[in-house]
Amino acid sequence: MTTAEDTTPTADADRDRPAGSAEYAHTAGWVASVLRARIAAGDLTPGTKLSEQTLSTSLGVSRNTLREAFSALAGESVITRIPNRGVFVASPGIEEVREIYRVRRAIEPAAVLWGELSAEALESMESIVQRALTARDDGAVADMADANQALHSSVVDLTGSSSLRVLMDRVLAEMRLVFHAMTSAPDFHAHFVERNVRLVERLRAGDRLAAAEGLRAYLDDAETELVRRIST
Amino acid sequence: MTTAEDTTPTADADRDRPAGSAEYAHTAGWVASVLRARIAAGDLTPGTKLSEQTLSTSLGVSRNTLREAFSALAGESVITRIPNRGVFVASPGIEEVREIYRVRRAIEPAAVLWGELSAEALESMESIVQRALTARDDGAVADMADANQALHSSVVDLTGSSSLRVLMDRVLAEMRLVFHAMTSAPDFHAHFVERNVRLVERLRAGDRLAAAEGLRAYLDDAETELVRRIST
DNA sequence: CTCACCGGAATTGTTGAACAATTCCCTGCC
DNA sequence: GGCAGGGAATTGTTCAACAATTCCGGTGAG
Repeated sequence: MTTAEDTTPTADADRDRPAGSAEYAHTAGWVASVLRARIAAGDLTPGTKLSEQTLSTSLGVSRNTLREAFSALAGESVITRIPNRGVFVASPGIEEVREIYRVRRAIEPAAVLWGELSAEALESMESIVQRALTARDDGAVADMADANQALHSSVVDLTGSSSLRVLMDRVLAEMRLVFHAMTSAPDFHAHFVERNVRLVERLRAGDRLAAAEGLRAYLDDAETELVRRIST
Repeated sequence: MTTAEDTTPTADADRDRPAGSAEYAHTAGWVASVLRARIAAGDLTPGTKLSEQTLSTSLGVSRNTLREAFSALAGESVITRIPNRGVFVASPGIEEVREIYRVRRAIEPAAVLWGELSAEALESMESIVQRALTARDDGAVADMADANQALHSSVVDLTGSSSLRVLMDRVLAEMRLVFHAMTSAPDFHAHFVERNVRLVERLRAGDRLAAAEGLRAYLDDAETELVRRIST
């Protein structure tokens, strides 16, 4: 089992804690954001154990404060808590992937079909698609993945709902965990850039029902593709 | 400002804490569930301050453990945390109500349109509608409200997604807070029982698009009605 | 050699006390 | 009545301790 201290053998205590003492409030929130970022960046890979002792000294906070941060992160299902065993970076399996796509197949087409489709939103989406296209042609895999996720985020934003945005962010974070858990996630997104283009085209044309149905088919295919890659 | 201790002047320490010492694990989780239940039951009304000192002694847990529970509840937006001021039972206003209906207008029609509509699910929904009807005729307002909420929960369940179920439960809990904040929530649900009947009828008939659109109109009306009641 | 068992060491779960920083609230002054 | 000042209460955070549990290495039996 991997442990967090493996990646940082030397303790980097107090790494840029918010200001000397003025930004006093909410250390726990700061800790949670740091851990969230490290996990999202792949610095902490799925399954890694987060030892209370090690992390608290490494971050320069007390064990109690760290536990408070853990409580918040557990609610976001970013980490998994096993009683008396400790907390681990969540490592999503096939069932989690299916759940991810259940959520996406519900809220993304709903946003496409019923969201408020302003001109700015449409232009923003078109520029994002363009970014994905150039990234693909340049072979910039990470940029392409980012652009793809950004597109689907802005799709959900069509609903205007912050809660759905939060849920989508959580889901995309979990997706990133899935990719981190795979030994290599090469060109998963490449197959889907074209379909994103078509999605935006249909939206531009005002054919929202076709856009929604196409998006559902897109998500179906992405799910089976991802499940296939995990299973093998 | 109301405070929690007003409702329980005499400290009821250790009120049915899970077993003598065997169910040791997860005191914080237990505390969170207790608070969640008390808030949902209207025992703790919106705006009530939750004092750390009072609550920790009243529940027989340490202040640190209580804070851990607070972290979890804040993530569910059941409580509001104001730095250096304390935590309060969330008191949703108009903007929160609008957000609630943004979420519902997205995920409920999506479930109706694209969810897996099994025979059992349909029968369950029909029995729930029946329950709401008899409750309305008996003047059992609380039962009717419960049945209505149960119906919409089972609508979301058509997606098969636990995350969406959790989100819906959170939203309905917030709705209950809205009602608790109103001096009296008399027959808000009565207007909508008929429309629930029609919703299920359309589902039974297999006309999912009409069901989805009807549900969206339903939610629009419910939102404006609720906003109107709050504003006055 | 494998495996079950056992005891110490490490880790988690939880508590209580302490202290700085902030906010609350009451009092006295104009 | 309004306003400044100054304890008192409350929050934010840390530290040290302890029970309960799990982990880990060795030991002995088969």
